[in-house]
Formats: sequence, structure tokens, C-alpha cells
Amino acid sequence: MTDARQTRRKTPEKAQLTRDDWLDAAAGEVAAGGFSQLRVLTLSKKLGVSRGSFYWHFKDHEELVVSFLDRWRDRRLHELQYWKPKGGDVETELRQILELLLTDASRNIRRLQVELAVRDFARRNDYAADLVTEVDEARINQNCELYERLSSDPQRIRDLSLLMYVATIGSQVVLTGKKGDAETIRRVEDLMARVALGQRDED
Amino acid sequence: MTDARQTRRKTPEKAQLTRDDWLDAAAGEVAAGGFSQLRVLTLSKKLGVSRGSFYWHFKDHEELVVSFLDRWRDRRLHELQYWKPKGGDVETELRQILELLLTDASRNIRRLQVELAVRDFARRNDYAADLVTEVDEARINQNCELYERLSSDPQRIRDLSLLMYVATIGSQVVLTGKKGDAETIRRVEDLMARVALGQRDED
DNA sequence: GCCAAACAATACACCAGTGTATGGAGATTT
DNA sequence: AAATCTCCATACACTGGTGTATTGTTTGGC
Repeated sequence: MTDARQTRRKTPEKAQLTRDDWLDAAAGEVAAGGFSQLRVLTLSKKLGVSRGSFYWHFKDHEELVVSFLDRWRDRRLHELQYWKPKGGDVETELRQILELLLTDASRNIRRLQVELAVRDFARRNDYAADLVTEVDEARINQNCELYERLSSDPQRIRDLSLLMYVATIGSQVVLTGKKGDAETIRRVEDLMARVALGQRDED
Repeated sequence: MTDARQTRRKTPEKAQLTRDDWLDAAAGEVAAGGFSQLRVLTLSKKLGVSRGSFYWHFKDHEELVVSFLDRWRDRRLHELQYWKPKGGDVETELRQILELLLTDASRNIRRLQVELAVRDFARRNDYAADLVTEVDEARINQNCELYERLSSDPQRIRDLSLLMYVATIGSQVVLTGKKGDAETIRRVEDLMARVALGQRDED
């Protein structure tokens, strides 16, 4: 009963589509062309069904966008739990988290593209803007927990966390999808770690 | 003869439009809604003229986009000359340039919005991507001239310049148009200066 | 096996936007 | 003053997209 839908979907001959299938497909469109290219028509074509299906799952185009944004927010907020500092060595942990945010993220091209598309959309859509702000603040706050162990000044902790955050976002914006970005990103990552740790440059 | 056009344009009763007038109007649309909202129709309406005028000045929609991008690239490259280090005190000059890139830039909302729109468009348009890369590299190289006075290691100079650059872009992406960003930007600016100067935090 | 619900196809009206062809008014040249 | 050039208006054909109404088709519950 509960898994009747799943059973149906697993039948290879004719897969029934769910709301999430549409959202997954939407992610592809958003990643490739941004929200302006998120069309019901093209989405239906790629899923090999007619628009009639879409309008059963969603009221209209706007509901698709809102659902997509909500799911994005929920996932970004939820995943923060896996990045929680585990209380080990500060430098090790810092470098781990930076690797996660930069080198690791640069391999998840599609995920990055979606995030950048959401950020861009947020500039002209208040609802999206609120979600982005929420996610930004959650991430910055979480990183504060780590930087608390590097400084005792609350102001400096927040500033450092903010600086590190804008640097990661900036790296993604500037370096994503560019040629030879792998090594460059690694160097930026290392430099950021040294900055956060307050290590003087040795030249 | 040469200024006949200008004479006509200055007549208040009926202003003749030039190619640059269309590009200026396009900048408004791009800033507000990105390249996907750059329509010939809406542009004509805002200029109080019919589409027939547009298709006299431009071959088609694509030519408008390309011209817009070209003009953007030219201006960004040209303005670098005003940011040239003048050879004064390093810290003073560093702080001046950071103020220009962050605090000062945050007041030019429209200019920032256009730049972010171009960056976003570049993710799905190869021509735009090339121009953005060109501008990025020119800016980073120019800043290297400044950081050369802070370090002798060429690798570190480039890394530092890159880090500073992605941090400024990230600040613009994350903080542009947000509430209470003025003070936040100022703090990030100060922190960046201290990082570049290699000043240890005093806590 | 039958029925109702879940899901999808088809056909329609409608709108926004592009591009083109053609015409027309005003200034410039000659 | 006639011809020409510059700039814009008007009208048309066409495309791609949304949303809706109606009609199938499958599926699970009974």
C-alpha cells in the first residue's frame, strides 16, 4: 500500500512519475540554464511525457519553482549536520572542512551550478532571497563553532567565519568550471587555512 | 555633419536614439532581471519607441547581447587604469584599493548587479565566459603589482592576489543588497587588509 | 471482475516575444 | 525643391510557452 507507488515506479516497462521525479529533472534544467530556463514544456519532453502529467502533480509553474526552492533549502540545512565539528585537532578539522567546501565541492559541478542559479534567482525573487539568507546564516553560524577555538573575541570569530565563507563562495563563482581550477583551488584552500590559523607566511 | 546626430539628439522635442542609448537601457534590464529578461519588446516600451527602431540599430537580439558584453568588457578593462598603484605607502594603498573594491562598489548597486548577471550568463554562454575570464585575469594580474611589495615569492603573490579577488567577488555575491551590509562589508574589508599585510590578530 | 482514484494524452485558447517587409516623416544633400 | 538618407511606425507571420478542459488508461481495493 505504502510502497505500491514504489512498486509501480520500479516496473521497467512504464514508470509512473512522482513529484520528486519532476523536481529532480528540474534540477538538471536549473543547473544548466538557471531558473529562466525552467520550462514545463521542455521538462515534459525530457521525461518523455506530456504536460498533462505535470499539471496533475503541480498546480502551475510557480508551484514547481517554490517546491524546488523549499527542497533546496531543506537539504542545505539538513546536510549541515554532517559537517559538524567533531572536536578533534583544530587544524585538522579546519583543513577537512575547507577541503569539503572547496576541493570536494568543485567536483560536484551540478550541485554548485544549482546553488549559483538559486543565488542568482534570489536577486529578483524575494522568496528565494529569504531562503538563501537563511542558508547563508546557518552555514556561517555553524562555522563559528569551529573558529571559536581559534579566537576568544566574539567579533573576530564572526568576522573570520564571514570572511572564510565569502571566500568559498567567491571561489566557486570565479573558479567553477574553469580550466585547470583543481590545483588553483587547492592552493586557495591551503592559503585560507593558514589565514584562519593565523600562521605568518614564511618568505 | 559629424555632430548633426548630436544636435538632433539634444533637441528636447524628439530625441533620436543611438546604439548606446539602447545599450544603456539594456543595462537596466540586465541589472534588474539578468540576461534572460533582456527583451527587445520591453526595451522598446521603456524607451517609448517601437521595435522598428531597434531593428534599425541592431541586426537582431543576439547582436544586442554581444554588443552589450563587448562594451562591458571594454569598460572593465579600461577602468583598471584608474586603479593603478601609485607607488605610495603599501598599507595605505592596499586599504584604498580594498575600499574601492568593497565599500565603494557596494554603493554602485546597479554596476554590481550587471557584473553578477554577466557572470551568471557566462555559465551558459561561451562568449560571455571568455570575456569574464579575460576581465578576471586582468584584475588579478593588476593586483599582483601591489602584492609584489608584500612578498617576494611569485607563487605566494599570485595566490594572495587570487584569494583577495575571490573574497571580493564572494562578498559582492553574498552581501549585495542585504540589510545592514554596510558595516559588515567594512569589517570584512579591514580583515582582508590585515590578512594581506600578514598582521597577526591581537587577541 | 468492477469501481474509483491516480496518472497521463490530446486538443484548445491564449499570450509574449522575435523577426521581416513595407511604408512614412524629417532632416541633409545637391 | 527634389532626391536621398536616417530613423521610426505599423502590420504581419511565426514560434514557443502557459494553463485548462476533456478524455483515455492503468492500478489497487473491494
